[in-house]
Amino acid sequence: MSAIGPSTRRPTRQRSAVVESLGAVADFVSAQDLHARMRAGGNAIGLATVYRTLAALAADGVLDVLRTADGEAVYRRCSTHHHHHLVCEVCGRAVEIEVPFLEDWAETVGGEHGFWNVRHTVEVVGTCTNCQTGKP
Amino acid sequence: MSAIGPSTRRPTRQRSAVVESLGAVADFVSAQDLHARMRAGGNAIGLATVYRTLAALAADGVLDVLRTADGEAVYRRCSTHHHHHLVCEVCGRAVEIEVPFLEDWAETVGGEHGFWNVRHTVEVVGTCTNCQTGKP
DNA sequence: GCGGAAATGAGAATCATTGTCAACTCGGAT
DNA sequence: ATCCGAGTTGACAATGATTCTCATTTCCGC
Ligand SMILES: [Zn+2]
Ligand SMILES: [Zn+2]
Ligand SMILES: [Zn+2]
Ligand SMILES: [Zn+2]
Repeated sequence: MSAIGPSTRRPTRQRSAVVESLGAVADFVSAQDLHARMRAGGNAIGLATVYRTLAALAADGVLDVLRTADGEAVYRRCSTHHHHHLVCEVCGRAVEIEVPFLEDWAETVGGEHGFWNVRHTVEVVGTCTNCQTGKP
Repeated sequence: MSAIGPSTRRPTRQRSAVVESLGAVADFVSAQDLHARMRAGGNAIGLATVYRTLAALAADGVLDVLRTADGEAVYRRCSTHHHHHLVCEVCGRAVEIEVPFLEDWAETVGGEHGFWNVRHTVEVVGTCTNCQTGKP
């Protein structure tokens, strides 16, 4: 939650493998999914390690995290600057978007209500062009 | 997902009990939590029913749903008009807020990327005044 | 090289959520 | 009032993501 620095975090084979594997995926993947992909690609790594590593990377701000409708956490390597996502509900394709005015506004409205350390999440979801076809 | 109408939905003791119990809670509660409260209050109801009812009410737009950091779904009876929330990460206190400009913006940015049926979620989280005290 | 802290991994444990299915209840038609 | 069929319920089992445990291994500074 707070900005606790990664006081001690060692580079390991698994850690870089996770980062690299993430780079090979265009959209958001779950820990389970990534683990399966890595195993399939001959990359030996434990499931628990994938979970721990993804959580650590997300805590370090290297990854973006969001939750699917059924509560599953999904991760994606992202550009470093603060941004948000436009996600297709059908195929999961995601586009990075920005909401300039919101950044200040969130801070302001939080302050107005006496809140500190204000953060925000914004997700815009819909159906992308590719997924329009078979819809009544 | 799709806008399937509640073709047949019968009023039952349990359904109204859930709605009433929700009214007695100020902030967001999980299905588990609500079920426990109802049982404790001498209100006999099955856990599965609480889950089903909350999901149904949320689908009908009677409830607001959001997810805690660890992925648990929490519900709250809400005013009918579209709005968002400012939630305390520590105690869970929630305030309804509005983001007028965002509504149009979401629609617009979705359209620009070829997305249809665009919806959005916005959550602002922080630490409320009451929860500031014991913090370094 | 050594020692200890950090990291790993296999499996068990946790826990929210969903599925199952027989029994029950509501509402409309008879 | 009675009957019928679909919606609803609830106890319990099953699922599935995430976390925990702990013995073993790896990394880093000395
Ligand atoms: Zn799509
Ligand atoms: Zn932002
Ligand atoms: Zn608080
Ligand atoms: Zn809105």
